[in-house]
Amino acid sequence: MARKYIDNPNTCSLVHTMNIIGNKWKPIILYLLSSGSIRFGMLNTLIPTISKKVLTNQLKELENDGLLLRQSFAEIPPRVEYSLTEKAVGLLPALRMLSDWANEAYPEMKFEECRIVEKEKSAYNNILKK
Amino acid sequence: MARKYIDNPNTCSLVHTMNIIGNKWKPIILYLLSSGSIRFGMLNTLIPTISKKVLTNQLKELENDGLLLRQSFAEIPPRVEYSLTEKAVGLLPALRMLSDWANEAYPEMKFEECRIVEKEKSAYNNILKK
DNA sequence: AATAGTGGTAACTAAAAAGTAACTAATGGC
DNA sequence: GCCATTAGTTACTTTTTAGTTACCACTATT
Repeated sequence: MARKYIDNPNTCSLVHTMNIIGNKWKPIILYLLSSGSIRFGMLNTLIPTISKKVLTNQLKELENDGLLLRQSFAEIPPRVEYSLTEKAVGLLPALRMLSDWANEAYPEMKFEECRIVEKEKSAYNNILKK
Repeated sequence: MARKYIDNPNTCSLVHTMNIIGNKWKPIILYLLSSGSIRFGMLNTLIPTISKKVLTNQLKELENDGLLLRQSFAEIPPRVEYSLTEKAVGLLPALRMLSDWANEAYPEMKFEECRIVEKEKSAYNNILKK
């Protein structure tokens, strides 16, 4: 007999959600994509501390879980754009609540270490303008 | 200069939230405790697949992050009860949204594998009755 | 005198995740 | 002919996380 988690009616689906997005990078990726599609290389620039290998991996997993759409253009050099699916868009309000919670619960942090260098900043602004 | 994450105003606090609760066990622990305080051994029974060491560890981290209150009673055999802090209670609505999202986004799953053996079930019911 | 019950800890091993550096294919431009 | 560009992949190492087993302290019960 399968012994998994207690069947508190919501625990199990919560576990599932955490399996899908509960790690270091995925919420960031989803949040960045919430303002439109972004290319692979640009994601790599926007998240300067992630390695290509891990980024590739996270994107693949998100795609497999139905949260990302991967569009590959037959160009040289190659172009691949990632965007959110409807499923992922439905997740954004919950992610927003989680970040609001952190702001409220840890006001002393102010998350001031989250500055970025100008290179990434202007790259990101270009994304938004597009 | 610190290179961290893009300063999309919410990305950073979201990262912080995920650092605190974004793993396999913590959301389960928080959800179980949402109906009242529970003893260490009972948590271990309610989450049959966690090891004592990992449970201890998760509880400590949650306590350090201000989400759990640990009450140790001077009895023999020892009794230690864990309960949610206000901070943690403020997180519950967001967790609820995450689990609702999974139910909607993956209706085909129905999370039917989440049955538990009778032993844990009755233990959990006793908790709820208390 | 031995055992059960509770909430752990310590030492060790195994597995998973992440990081690093070099490499690739195809084409356009110099 | 050579370099740059993009979106990866491969092989390898390091770090992090999780799991296992044995053990402890203290008392009541058998």
